[in-house]
Amino acid sequence: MPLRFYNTLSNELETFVPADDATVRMYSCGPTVYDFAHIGNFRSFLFADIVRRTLEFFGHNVHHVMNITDVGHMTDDAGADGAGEDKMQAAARRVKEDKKSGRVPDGAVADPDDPYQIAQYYTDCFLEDARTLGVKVAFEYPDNILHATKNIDAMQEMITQLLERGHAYVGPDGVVYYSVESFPHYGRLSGNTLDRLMSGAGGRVSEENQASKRHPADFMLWKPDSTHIMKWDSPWGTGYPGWHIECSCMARKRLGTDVIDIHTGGEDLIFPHHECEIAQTCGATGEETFARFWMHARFLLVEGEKMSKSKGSFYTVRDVLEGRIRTESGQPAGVRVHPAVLRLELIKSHYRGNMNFTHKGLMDSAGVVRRLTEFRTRLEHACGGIAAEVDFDYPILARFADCLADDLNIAGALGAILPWASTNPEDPAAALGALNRMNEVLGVVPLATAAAAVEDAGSENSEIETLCRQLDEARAQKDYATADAIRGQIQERGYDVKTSPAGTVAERRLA
RNA sequence: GGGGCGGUAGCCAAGUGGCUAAGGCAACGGAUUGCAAAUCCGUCACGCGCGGGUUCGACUCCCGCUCGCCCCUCCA
Repeated sequence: MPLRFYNTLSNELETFVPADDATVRMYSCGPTVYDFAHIGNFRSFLFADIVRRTLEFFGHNVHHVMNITDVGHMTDDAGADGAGEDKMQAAARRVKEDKKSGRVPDGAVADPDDPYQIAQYYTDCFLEDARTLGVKVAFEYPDNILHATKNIDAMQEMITQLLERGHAYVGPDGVVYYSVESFPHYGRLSGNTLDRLMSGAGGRVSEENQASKRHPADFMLWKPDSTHIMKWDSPWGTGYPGWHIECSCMARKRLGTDVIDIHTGGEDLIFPHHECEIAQTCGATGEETFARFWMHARFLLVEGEKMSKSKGSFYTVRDVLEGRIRTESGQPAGVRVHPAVLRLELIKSHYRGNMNFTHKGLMDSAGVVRRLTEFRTRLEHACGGIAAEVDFDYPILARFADCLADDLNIAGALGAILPWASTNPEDPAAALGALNRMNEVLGVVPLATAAAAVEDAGSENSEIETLCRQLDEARAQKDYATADAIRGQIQERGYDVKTSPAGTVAERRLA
């Protein structure tokens, strides 16, 4: 079945065929580790995860690599030229504050003034969040998730190559710049070609910082700065690398080729980051192409608006999972959210459309996760838990595959699965096999046995269990006022109360 | 100003140049229930941002407009 993906490079849907049949080589821009990753970041990371899992679903072997940006870099807009405060210094301040408030546990970062400790702390948090949400590559750390600070040598090597090939120069300020005019394809990915950048009314280029550059769009490869908080020796002086160079280097180094198959990231990275990556890699390799397919996820809105710290809608993964979000009316939701629910919420709409993260949507996703989980439980009981092998002749699996192959149509795929999940398939073993295969992509039916995931509440929490028995007792006595009161108590603690033939069962709400 | 992406029912969200425009949630009616929940049955877009055009026929193709989002400065 041909796979079709939208390629930002051509602005068209294209049939995807890997350059090398044996392995798809894929690189995803990962997080900066100066702070907790937020759900918008994870929309992008989960999108990459879906690309990878889809490829695997169709039988490809995928080598997926992601970076961790732990080099400081600068915070303000002159930053392309390396001015402003270092992000690690800003992070150090924040960590000190967060330690006071308890957001960062005491002892988690022994010395906040050590940028490596800050970076490692946030890296660990990122990995934990990513694993919780089922981002596969996170389980391949450190093999396939690379730290920029551990690859400075490779960056210097590439900068040397660029200098030798005439794509870079050392400016009068000692900074090594990439010469965009030396690369004729600059602008191909984003449409921001040099003439357009110049003529754009909003394309203001500040005067002074540009003085050392040959062209205003030239960007920094190495900045000598012995005062920088993170610095390394180099032929161009002690300093630090530019932002874009790490991805060019690490993709090439770890994936082992000059031309990779797929490169993913958030839409904001199209320009300048990915444009510059292309210029660097192609400049160094002499190839016309860096990544054959560029795929980008659109931004995430929260309750219809841009995420904003002042509006309190700047949610981290842990904020959502631990119930620290607000409902549409601004009330604290207060209910813990199952990771599968957040995962589904962040993957369920098409990656090329804006996604609106809402509390209502989260509740909706919780219902879907619960239904799919219960469906699997039913199938397991019906077939003794032994799934049968099924192929694309299985109708639902065929529809699911068609949707995925059509530029990752997850919503369409769910549209096929959900009505099916209300049925009682004639061959439960085959159905279970199909569901398991689909879940290899979706990853939203909790991995623990379905029964445990849904019913853990009643068995694990003895207090809740006691209340359930009291409720049964009250009902047996026909003391309905008491029964209703007890039910209210259980519900208030975040459980759904159900009446079953075996008595009252409480299930923890998934969101 | 330039480069892109998107606008389908109360909400989320598929889809097609021509049968009755998927699916989910919510809502409503019914079964069930002490009442609920869960479950089951049923109802729920004569219309797909607006205006033109192409066509025998467009929500689907083209043009204009409008709204939203991203980028042109660090940003998933």
